[in-house]
Amino acid sequence: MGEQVEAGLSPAERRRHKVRQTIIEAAERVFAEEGEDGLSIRRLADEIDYSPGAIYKYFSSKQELVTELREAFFEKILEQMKEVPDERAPFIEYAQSCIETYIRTALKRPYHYAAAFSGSRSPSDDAVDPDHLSNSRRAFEQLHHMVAQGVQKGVFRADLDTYLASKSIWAACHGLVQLMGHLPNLASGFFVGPSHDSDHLIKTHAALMIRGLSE
Amino acid sequence: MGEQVEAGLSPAERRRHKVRQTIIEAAERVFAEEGEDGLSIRRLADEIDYSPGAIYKYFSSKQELVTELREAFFEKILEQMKEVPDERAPFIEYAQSCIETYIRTALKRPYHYAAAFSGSRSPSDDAVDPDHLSNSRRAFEQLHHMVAQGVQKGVFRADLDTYLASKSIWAACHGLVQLMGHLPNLASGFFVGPSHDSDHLIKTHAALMIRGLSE
DNA sequence: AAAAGGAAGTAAACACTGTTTGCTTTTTGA
DNA sequence: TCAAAAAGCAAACAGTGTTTACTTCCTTTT
Repeated sequence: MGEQVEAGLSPAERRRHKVRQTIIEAAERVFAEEGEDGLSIRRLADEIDYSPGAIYKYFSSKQELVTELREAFFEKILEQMKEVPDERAPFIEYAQSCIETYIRTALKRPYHYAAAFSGSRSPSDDAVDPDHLSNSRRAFEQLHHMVAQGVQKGVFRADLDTYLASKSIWAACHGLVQLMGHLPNLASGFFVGPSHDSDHLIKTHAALMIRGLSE
Repeated sequence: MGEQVEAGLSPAERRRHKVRQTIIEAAERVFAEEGEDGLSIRRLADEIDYSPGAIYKYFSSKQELVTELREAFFEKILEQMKEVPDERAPFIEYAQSCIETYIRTALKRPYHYAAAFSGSRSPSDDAVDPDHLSNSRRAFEQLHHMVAQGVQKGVFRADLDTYLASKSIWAACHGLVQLMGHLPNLASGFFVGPSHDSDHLIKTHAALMIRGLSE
């Protein structure tokens, strides 16, 4: 899914789209393993048997390419989060899996996730076109929806500023992903004290936040 | 404080130390404003009227230089956190200001803070010499101390795994710093929805976590 | 004091990076 | 078929961190 765009296009457009896709796929492969540092235009060009300059016929900059990878990934996070809604399950469980899903999915591609919050993000990135929110923002909205629902159901405190609280939750998730992400740096050995398995850490982290929001 | 090292050193050593300090100060100036990207060896050399190569007589790599800036900064965070302990005040207030101090101090130098959790951090950075914990780790220990105290005083839940909980708290602080840091990217416009002033956000964030830990 | 040794500093090069330019080839549409 | 446009390439530009070979200066030893 995702590519039913190919209908009614001229052969030229289809070819162009195909090459673009080839670039993205190669970039994805390298980026997922080695991040932005490992992904150089020359290496990418080499991998797809093109010249470095050719890539600039498809992407105006390396940044644009990375942005595309990142946004595609956040779309996946968003999808995963939307598959959660067990409306019949107790709300707490729903909230728990909502948060856990965000963290777990983000952790599957640490470099993609990191790209959303580092590097040069032009401030006007979303501002120019408020209707077309970036997927990373949509993911936040999804989180906010969960919080608002909790308040409405009387599970969370009624006096909560739902947006403010969502920012806290988001920040907390964000922090955990960053610290747990098995990037070369923070990696395994970063946390001090006895090591805990990821699963346990994620679960208690989510539970702690939910408890913080609850009545 | 900090530089009473200069006693009993040969003139040569004193001169060397002085140049090293000059480099660090210039680096600090640039790095605080423009981060790792803005800090280039050539620019740094230019600023102190040395040749680029000369810097490598004092630092084996740019990474080492940045690490030194970062560690110096975490020492400051640590100091700030140690000035907090109003043991007579209610524990909740102590905990609140402990967390707030960490976040506020970190936010004063977003680039320094970010340097601790990005870039190439060799895994063996601390592992080789467990006695000499890096300042960033000491800051974590300080946080853990606070949590353990809370449990001991019966304010926090008795069944808490204090290390596990500290990791959560740390991650949550970390995330907020990252998202609030006025780096060019995430900056002002990153958060969605109505904008909240930093102070409010920090306060509620800390309160939410404390509430999550409490009985 | 003079010679030997080592550290400090430099200019130039190396091996990279993202990006732009000018040119050639290929493909397209009239 | 032929002109225009798009695709691709080699080479260059401007920048990066880092290393090398060399000089210059200071320090230590004789």
